[in-house]
Amino acid sequence: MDTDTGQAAPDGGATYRRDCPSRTVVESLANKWVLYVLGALRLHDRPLRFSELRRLLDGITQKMLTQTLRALERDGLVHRTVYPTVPPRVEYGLTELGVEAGELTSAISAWSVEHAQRILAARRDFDAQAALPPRPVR
Amino acid sequence: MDTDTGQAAPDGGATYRRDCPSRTVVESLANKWVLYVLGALRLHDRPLRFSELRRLLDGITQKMLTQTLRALERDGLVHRTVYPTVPPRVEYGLTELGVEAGELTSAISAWSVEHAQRILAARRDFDAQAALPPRPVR
DNA sequence: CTGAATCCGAGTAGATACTG
DNA sequence: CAGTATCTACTCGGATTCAG
Repeated sequence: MDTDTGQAAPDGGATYRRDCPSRTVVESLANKWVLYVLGALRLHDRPLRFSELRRLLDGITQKMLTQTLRALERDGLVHRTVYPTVPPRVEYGLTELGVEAGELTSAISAWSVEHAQRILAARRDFDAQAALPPRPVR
Repeated sequence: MDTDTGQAAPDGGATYRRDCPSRTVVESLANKWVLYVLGALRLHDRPLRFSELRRLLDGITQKMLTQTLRALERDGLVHRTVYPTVPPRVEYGLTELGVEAGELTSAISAWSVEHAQRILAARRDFDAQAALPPRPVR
């Protein structure tokens, strides 16, 4: 991945250089909870409360949700709004950038759903092949 | 993420259920090395040798490359061709499914490159804000 | 050249308890 | 409600070594 960021690859862009800044962006996106959070926010198309997200994202711990939301906020993909009521009410919404990112990650999710059965089948085949022949005699 | 896989969410698809099979697919894609490998194969648009990939993916260890390729092969996204020459020659190419997945992951990469500077700036701002006010008096 | 196998440290995720 | 703070368990990833 070469960029226009002053770290362009010397080979014309064919390699993925370790020190390319965009790598840090890719790698912050390459995270399941990030995908799910962006997906949930985009799907509902409105800011969601912390507890709503936690309920929506089956299996996430509050720690991971906090951590994921902080990272997204830091990257400018999510904005955090605190309503100083009691009890506290905090909403998370997508920024402009976050909407864009959410479209990409949603595409991944949608594709995964669409092809899940085929991929699951491929895994079964692969595992069956690997399990059977310690060396198929002749 | 609800699916047509027999694990549809009971709430009409608004939640991301823990036991949805598509989750395992999303989560195999949500991996930086997977993104890079798919990206490299798609970018070059031809099967690549193990050593080519290793050179292209700056910073990847042989272990992670092997592991990533195995996982992709298992999922049916990459096919592995061994030429029984000496020394061995092994090529990895995208399957039909892999090409599709590669288009999605490439979109992520391209977007990341495109917006890297903006996101990096957002991070600097966020970190500066976090560092400064232990509590802004008044 | 293309791996497999090991060892090991660092970082990550989960569970739990506590706070404004 | 929306977190923070620990503590632990564990997995991941890197380095190294060996083999077909």
